[in-house]
Amino acid sequence: MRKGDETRERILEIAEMSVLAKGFAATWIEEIIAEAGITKSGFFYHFKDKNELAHIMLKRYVCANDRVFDDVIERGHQLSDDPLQAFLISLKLLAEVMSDLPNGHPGCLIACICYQERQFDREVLNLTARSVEAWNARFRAILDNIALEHPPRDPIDFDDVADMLSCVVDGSIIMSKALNDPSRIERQVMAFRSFIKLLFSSTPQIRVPMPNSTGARERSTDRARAYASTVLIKNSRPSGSTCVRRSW
Amino acid sequence: MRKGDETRERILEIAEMSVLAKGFAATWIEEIIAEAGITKSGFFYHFKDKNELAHIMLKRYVCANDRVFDDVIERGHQLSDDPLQAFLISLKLLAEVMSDLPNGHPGCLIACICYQERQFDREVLNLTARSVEAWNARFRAILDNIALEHPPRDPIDFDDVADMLSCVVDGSIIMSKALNDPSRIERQVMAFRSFIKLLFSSTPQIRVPMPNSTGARERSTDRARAYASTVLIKNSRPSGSTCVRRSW
DNA sequence: CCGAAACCGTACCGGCGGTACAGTATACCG
DNA sequence: CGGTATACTGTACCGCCGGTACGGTTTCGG
Repeated sequence: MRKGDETRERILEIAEMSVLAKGFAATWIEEIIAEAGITKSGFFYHFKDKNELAHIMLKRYVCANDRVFDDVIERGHQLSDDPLQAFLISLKLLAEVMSDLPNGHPGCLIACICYQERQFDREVLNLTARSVEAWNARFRAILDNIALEHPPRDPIDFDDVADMLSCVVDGSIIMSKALNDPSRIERQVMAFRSFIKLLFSSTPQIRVPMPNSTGARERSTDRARAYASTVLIKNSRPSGSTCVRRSW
Repeated sequence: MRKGDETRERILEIAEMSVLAKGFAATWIEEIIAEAGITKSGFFYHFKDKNELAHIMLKRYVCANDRVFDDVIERGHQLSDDPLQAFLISLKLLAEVMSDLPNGHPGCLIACICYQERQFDREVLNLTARSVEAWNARFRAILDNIALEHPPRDPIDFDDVADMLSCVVDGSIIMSKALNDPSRIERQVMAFRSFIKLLFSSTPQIRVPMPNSTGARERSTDRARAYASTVLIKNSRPSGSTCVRRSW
């Protein structure tokens, strides 16, 4: 029963990469099985049809994402007792994780499915909706916690601020794909972090602006990245579940 | 030559809606021609193949988006001489336009293409990249203009702030599709507006927060919407070009 | 040694993309 | 009035891929 799971996992990984790069309809089963080194019969032994493949693929993706959030948020809380500081740390860690991928971020399966929604059944679409809601609620709870100690500087609805993180990440993944520049994701998460900082910081920190900095974008986070990666990996789950791979 | 253009436009509109709802590969030509009331020969008379359809569709989309931005930014400048206020007005108008669609926002073609990139040729992908870059540069220029009169309260790179608008819009479109809630787009653009306000406002406006507002989201913009729509439409192009339909 | 799990091989159908090409209706233009 | 370009229609066909069916084979644990 172990060898079957391994093949299954290999199929899912190949299929997900293909779906994120070409779309669901354009992902041919024949291509998947060629890359996985199995036959068509082998494929249909594991998945009764393409729709079941999509369903299991999505579940796997959501699971992986949840674990990444668990890790990042947990590490934030370990490194600071202040809820604001903890969240800011978590966001930095998230930014690192998101851009710590060799060939750029492959894409968000939820977004991918949303742009091909008429190809999927209700079950799949409901799972995407419930996943997004769960993540939003999670961020919302964090913001509520922060507000108990740090009054916000703008009467904005926290639901919208919570939603914004998902939006920024999904949007930046698209931009990173469109411009072939993986660093956009990290930069956007950090921009959202600035928003959180501005929203909750009590001391107005008016620093020296950079009015005409048109020039090249510079990587300012190399040291921080090395640090954060160490911190994050240190406490991540031992191994076993291949579920923790990336987020979004 | 006029009747041909009309048919062509009808095909493009149907195809775009289908692509945004099902993806490119799953958009069958037979379905398009059935809905357009023509034959397969008629389709291939206008477009030599599916790839050419994609290319022209994308050009049309980018053109429509540019016009929406032109309108919104122009109206902002007409309504205030202060660059910050003008941009805040433009953002509010943009929020209105984005959510002023009967069946929710159909989706962003750029994002849709990015999630099916391996289906398209270099020409199409280059056009998406150049479009995104142009929009980012446009927002960046606006921010530079604002900073001349309003020093920012955080040393964040303006390129990232400019990128953020595109990211928030694209991300919120996905969320609106995933949750079947068109209002998310408007709310997210307004959240970005709050960020801009916080970033550039000189007088720290610490208002009464709403610490535990867990309850239902309320529509606070009905009056403003009616106003903004009027303002926007008033100065929009007379007609002719069916290009101005929606943004993103 | 038996039986379940995990495949392989082959054959086949149907749907869709795309090509080819001949024919037709309409409008404008000289 | 005739001709020519535009804007299609109609039919026929190929090839590829998704999906089904079903029988055979290997591997491995008990």
